[in-house]
Amino acid sequence: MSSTLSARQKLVLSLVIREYVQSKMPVGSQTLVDRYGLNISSATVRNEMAYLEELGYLTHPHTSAGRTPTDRGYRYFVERLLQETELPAAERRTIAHQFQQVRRDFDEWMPLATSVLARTTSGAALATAPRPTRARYRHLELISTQGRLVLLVLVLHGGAVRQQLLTLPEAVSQEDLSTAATRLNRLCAGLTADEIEVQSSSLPALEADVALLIASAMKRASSIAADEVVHDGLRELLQEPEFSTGTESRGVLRMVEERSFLEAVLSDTLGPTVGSVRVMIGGEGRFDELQACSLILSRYGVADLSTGALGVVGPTRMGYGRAISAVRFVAGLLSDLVYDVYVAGTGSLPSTTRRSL
Amino acid sequence: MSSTLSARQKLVLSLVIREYVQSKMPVGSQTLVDRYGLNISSATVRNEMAYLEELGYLTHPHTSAGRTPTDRGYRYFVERLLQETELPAAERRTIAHQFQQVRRDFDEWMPLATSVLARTTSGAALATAPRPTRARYRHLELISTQGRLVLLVLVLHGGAVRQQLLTLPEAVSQEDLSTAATRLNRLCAGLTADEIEVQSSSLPALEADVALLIASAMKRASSIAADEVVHDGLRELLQEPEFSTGTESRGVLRMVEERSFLEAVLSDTLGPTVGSVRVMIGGEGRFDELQACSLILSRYGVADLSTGALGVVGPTRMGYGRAISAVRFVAGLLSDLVYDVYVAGTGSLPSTTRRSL
DNA sequence: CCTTAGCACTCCCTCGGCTTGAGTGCTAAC
DNA sequence: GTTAGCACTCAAGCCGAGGGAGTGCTAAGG
Repeated sequence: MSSTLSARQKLVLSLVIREYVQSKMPVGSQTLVDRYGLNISSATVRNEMAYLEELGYLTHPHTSAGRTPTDRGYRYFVERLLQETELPAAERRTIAHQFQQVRRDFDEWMPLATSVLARTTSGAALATAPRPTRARYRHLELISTQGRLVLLVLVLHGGAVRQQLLTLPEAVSQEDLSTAATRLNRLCAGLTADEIEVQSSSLPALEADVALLIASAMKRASSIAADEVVHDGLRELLQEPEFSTGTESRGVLRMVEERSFLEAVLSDTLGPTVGSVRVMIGGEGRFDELQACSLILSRYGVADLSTGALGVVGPTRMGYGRAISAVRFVAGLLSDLVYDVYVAGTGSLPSTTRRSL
Repeated sequence: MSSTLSARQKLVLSLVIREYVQSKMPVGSQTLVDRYGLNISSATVRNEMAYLEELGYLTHPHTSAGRTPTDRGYRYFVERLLQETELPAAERRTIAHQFQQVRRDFDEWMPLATSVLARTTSGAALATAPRPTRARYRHLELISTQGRLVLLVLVLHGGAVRQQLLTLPEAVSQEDLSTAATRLNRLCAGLTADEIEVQSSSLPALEADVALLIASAMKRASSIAADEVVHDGLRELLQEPEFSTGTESRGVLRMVEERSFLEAVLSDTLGPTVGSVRVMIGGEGRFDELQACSLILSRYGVADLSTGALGVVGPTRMGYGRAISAVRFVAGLLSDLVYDVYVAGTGSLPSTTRRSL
């Protein structure tokens, strides 16, 4: 079967999707003609629909019902029929402004990103904090808490912070701790976990112990499991009729609550590349629990240095154009923020390398 | 009306609740007699039920249906009929052991707590990270990122860390930054936000700026809004039939996603006291969106130093006894952990002040 | 006075049958 | 290739009857 569609077939597919997305109901041939003022008869539309159904782009729940798009239909639509758009300029400005406001507050980046995505797409949004591809040591602080208990605060390149407790075999004064920290800071600056492990063998007892602890903390820092996952807009998403039964909501909730599952989904659809937006429709056969929903995902950050992922979760029946634009735009803004922290001082950057606006 | 119930009335109320909790269906007089081998006739039970209904402890959906407890009935049950229990010893041991395992990893405390609560109660669990009642300065680190951009890492008493970016009017070397940090560390150790603000006026430009920034960051640190909220078990909870319609799930999701709402709920039911478990049933008339669910909440931590909140969310028809025990036990374990970090060195503590096991 | 057997009554739930109407697929004419 | 016309299909909504769980009441018995 030649899978190239005529212009009219493409039009019909597009319109079915558009209509279905906003009406949530199977769309019939007559409604399509009426609602969009087509110059062809409903019978013709029916013929085209039948053909599209043969190709697997449409289906209908029962004989006397209208058509609904299949996952395959959505995929065709997203890949070939969707003209790339951007969010309206006014909206972009507002959003960019909001990001500008929280530029200095790490803690606000993720909540803002998810909140913006949830609001502009009326779906759920989730984001993982940026994490270093290969964590590099920046700074260590050892703080005596009391007795033999020491608080270890480790700062990585890019601003990630890890804290851990450490019980020493015997009490050590804050002074000695500071000295040890200073020495490690000099020695380990810029190193990776593996390199620090190597170094550790040539260090005195206390420092060696700390170094090993640091190395293991750094290894964990590069795994998503250690990272916060932020989400917003679940309320709205789970209100949608397709998630009413509970079974359908399981997949979404699992992504939000079970980090390993989210990690699996992300690594499945999203390479390490920053910038391109990926679309997963109806679980793509690989994730049964996500059958009812589509994901619009993107990596953000600075490649090879620090990246995170973010995206929108909606019902398969969702406004793909807008969602894709929104995800791309927000990912760009976040990338700029990460870039600022990682690479450049403010203002000293040639504007071409920046993505936003 | 004398609201003191006879022993038999109390028994009937208890049994209705017990039966309803596990069958999810209105319970009739006959079933009650059969299932629990009562030595009285169903007619007598009916009379008692009618009386309990008059007092507002029971209701029935329609004339020919069995009885269901009202919120008021649950409240009476929880306050007067529920004999205080503990989780089985074996279970307590397992849980305590798990907490022992993650003692040193701050990042694991909350996920473990919510996961344990969700699993032992088959409801949803949520927890807020411990935050200082009145944040006290512990340590500051200023790290030059590049150009005029500086990463500020602030460690508070109890191990909380705040990070922030800072754009200086002009570039400053790492050395000068370190000197400034050292000076501030000496000057501000143990101070509160307000005290630091006072100090700042007598400092040179750079340090004064940083001090003010620190003070504002510390103020934010004491508000829940800045803190992470962890949850687990939403999957299971939203599977329950009473949350199928979507409207009922809104309240729960709002608590999870909207910090201000959670804060409102917590401050409504939970004083600053650590240790006592509070129960909110069906929103208690103050939170319409929580009508379908009950919360078992507790503060944990060390009073006046650092506390957080945690709890279980279930349908009003939930196993209160077990949930209350679980929340109390987990709160105790978390309190111990916080106590370790805040107050005591490991092992140096008289065992009577410890709560766990 | 409390308890209980007996009984009429209520009302939800389920099921089959009926109707309605949206929408299809096919055919034949343009 | 397009379209009008038409028979056909099938979910959804609307009855009405039957079943059954469970109640409230009454009157008898301790």
